[in-house]
Amino acid sequence: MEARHANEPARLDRIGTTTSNPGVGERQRERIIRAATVVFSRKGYDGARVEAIARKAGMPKGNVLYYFKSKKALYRVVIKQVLSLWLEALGNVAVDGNPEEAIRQYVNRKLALSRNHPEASRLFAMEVISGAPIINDHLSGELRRWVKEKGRVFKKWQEEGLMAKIDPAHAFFMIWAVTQTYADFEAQIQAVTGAKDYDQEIYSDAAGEVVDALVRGLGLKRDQGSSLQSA
Amino acid sequence: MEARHANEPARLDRIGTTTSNPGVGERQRERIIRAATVVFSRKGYDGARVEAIARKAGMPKGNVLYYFKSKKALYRVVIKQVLSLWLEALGNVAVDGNPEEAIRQYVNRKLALSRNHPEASRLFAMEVISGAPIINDHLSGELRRWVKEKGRVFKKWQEEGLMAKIDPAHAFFMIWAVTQTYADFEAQIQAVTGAKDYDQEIYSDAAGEVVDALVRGLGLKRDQGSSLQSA
DNA sequence: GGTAAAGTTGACCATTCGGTCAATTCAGGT
DNA sequence: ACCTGAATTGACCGAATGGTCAACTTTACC
Repeated sequence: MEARHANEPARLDRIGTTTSNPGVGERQRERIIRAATVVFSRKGYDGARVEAIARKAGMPKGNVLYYFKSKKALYRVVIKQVLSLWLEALGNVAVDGNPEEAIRQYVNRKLALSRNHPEASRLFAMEVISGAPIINDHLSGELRRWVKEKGRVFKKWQEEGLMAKIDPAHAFFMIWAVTQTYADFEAQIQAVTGAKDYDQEIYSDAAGEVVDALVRGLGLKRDQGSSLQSA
Repeated sequence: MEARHANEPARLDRIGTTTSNPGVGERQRERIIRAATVVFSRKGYDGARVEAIARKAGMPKGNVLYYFKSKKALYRVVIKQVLSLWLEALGNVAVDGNPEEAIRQYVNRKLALSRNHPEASRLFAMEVISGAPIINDHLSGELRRWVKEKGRVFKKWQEEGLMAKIDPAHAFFMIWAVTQTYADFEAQIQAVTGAKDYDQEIYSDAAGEVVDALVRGLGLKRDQGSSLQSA
């Protein structure tokens, strides 16, 4: 009855005890995190109830508090995971190669993220709308640096006439806004379109016309000059 | 001590008693609504505390419950007001005249709304992210009809080659996403840009470059044909 | 200035919440 | 079979929450 409440995800000690054991409580931990992501994303931090999370995870409340020493600690773990997902998919906006294809890929990746992890997107949105009390440091640190760096690429493209002259930061805001809207405002889009199968209908439309519109809006053109070496 | 808890805003009985009295408790009502909008927009319905609303409105909790019979009733009034603001500014996308100017105006109006009522925008976003439990009917009723109607205008423009072939509904989703992002994700944009004066710096950039990018993205062109009569 | 309704206030109540805990069960190692 | 620590569970606690209420003050009208 010790060594609990590590607050950090993986506990990779005791890797292979007898069988190919994925970690007894590790699975529980992940179930809790998954359930918590959903509940937090719908209710926000204050509105979420520990018992609601426990119920969704299929265990009594006490068990949740056994794996995470407090609601706040659980929230931090959950949101940190969501944030890393965000920054991960943010990943690489290919510096070389043609701008249009680079952005097209990036937008599609962001769109896929909204499609595959809508709760994560909504949780992130909730945090930011609430004033980003937890992740503010990440935003004004890591994310800000990332935008500055990738912004330089945009600037270069703009000087070469391959992209419309738009503040790079705002270009990202546009891309993020449009791609995330399909997760965050799902309820609205569902209501307005009356789509029977949201995932199918909506995202295929978005991946087609909307990506085109974004690319067009950012004035991206194929780099017809130095695109000689390809795979 | 009667006739209270009407739950509906204006009480225009007793119009002019002695002086040009704007209604004794009417002002209190509005102060509460204003305070509630802020608190709800940051915390969501479940996360908001009646006492927090009362404090922000500068009165004891009991007084808030005197004007609104319950937290839920207050929430309904607040969100109904926000919704009417939304639909109002949605107003008119001018059918005739040139498409570019029409959309440019609409986008600017939406942008101004985000600028002047960021809390309202955030509250709306919170509701939708939470699954729109209260306003779902409005979305799939009034709003859906509005989109359908205005969508026909887009279709016409598209047939005349004045607008890119994009599902009209998605065109609106794009516009809404981009314009509202400046209110909803203020914390993120503030953190990333490090703007000293958010209102000044950010919105003037948005009103310039971003509106252009949207118009470009939607492939809007001036109606050079039938633009003969102007003011 | 008297009065009756409107408005204000803090004390109070029942419920719910986050968190603790002791008791119990489960799993692996010997 | 036995032991030890991990995991599970429901009962429980203090604090906070939405809501009520009775007492009090203010306002408008005669």
